[in-house]
Amino acid sequence: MERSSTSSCDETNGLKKGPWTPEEDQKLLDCIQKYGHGNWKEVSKLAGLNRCGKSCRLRWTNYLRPDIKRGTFSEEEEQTILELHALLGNKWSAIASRLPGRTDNEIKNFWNTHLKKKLLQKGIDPTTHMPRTDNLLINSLANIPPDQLLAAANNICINNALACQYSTTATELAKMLYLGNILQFLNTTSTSIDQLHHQYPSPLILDPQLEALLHSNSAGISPYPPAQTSTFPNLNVTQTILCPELEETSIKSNTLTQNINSSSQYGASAMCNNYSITELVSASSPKPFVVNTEDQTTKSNIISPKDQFSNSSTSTTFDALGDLMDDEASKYYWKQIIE
DNA sequence: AACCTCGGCAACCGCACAACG
DNA sequence: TCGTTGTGCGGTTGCCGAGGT
Repeated sequence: MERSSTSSCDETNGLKKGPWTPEEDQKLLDCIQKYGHGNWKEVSKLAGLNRCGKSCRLRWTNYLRPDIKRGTFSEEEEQTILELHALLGNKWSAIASRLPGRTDNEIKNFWNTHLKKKLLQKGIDPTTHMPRTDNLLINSLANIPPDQLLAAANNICINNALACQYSTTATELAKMLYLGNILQFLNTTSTSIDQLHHQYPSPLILDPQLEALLHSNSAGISPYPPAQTSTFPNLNVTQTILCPELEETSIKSNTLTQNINSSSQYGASAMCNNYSITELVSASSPKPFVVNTEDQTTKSNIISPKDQFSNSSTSTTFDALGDLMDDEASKYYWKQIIE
């Protein structure tokens, strides 16, 4: 391990660096058992080790300490790390203090080699613990055929937005933000719903909530015209997108809103205030969605997204998308903020 | 068998801060 | 008050083994 160093702990002082041998470990252990470890420079001297005190301290705290728990991290530990990281960030020592037997170095390594990747794979930003809205994510959406993307949005809408009316959780909000990503992307593609209906033999039946979402921009800001014919005349578009509890949540916690706003290109506060997603759709996007409402007479007509996906050659894409919606870290992050 | 690539992890680096003379 | 020393901490490096070619 060749490194230029200006610290007092280097080979120019004739001190050894690099991996520790079992003999050195034993010397250090014996010395600490005999004298304790108040002064590491002294420990190194007393142990007869040609190492700097700092090196001895690191070896002890990261490896030789008797209470160190080695081996793979349990599910509980992993969850704890995720939770604490969402709250504390890269405060490894603070996180380690909550995990008996684990060192900050070990946790840091585990984070960098496993958890970080895991979050990224699930579309979660490991820094913010928020659903990602970066280019990579948008690019990944670009690989999904528009009709299936719409079906995915439909899926989220059916499973979450409706439930959201009765019981709002932060996870659902996160999902809605992701739905926003999908809708944003759909809106920026050149394919209209009508075109999709012609292009694909199996008609895509939209959840009324999603339909409302797609037309919610008629409220003012958006250039999109209102739906020509609505099967749900009593559906007040601006009141059905997100639930009142969501607004209440945002009022209760400024932090929540701030976090959302700071980490997402879509203003969640706007969503909460108006129960609409006007900010989700690019104002420069000229292509309106035209929804075929003929088959939407009853809720029972809605094709289960899973059924839709099961006929798809790219169903795994949507399996992954579904997984993405269920990220535990994301759940916890929001839960923590709200609490 | 030899070589290459990659991921995991131990150890080091460098900065910040506190204690002390 | 200032300089020195020790310690804590987060970031980074590079060794090493496993797996692939």
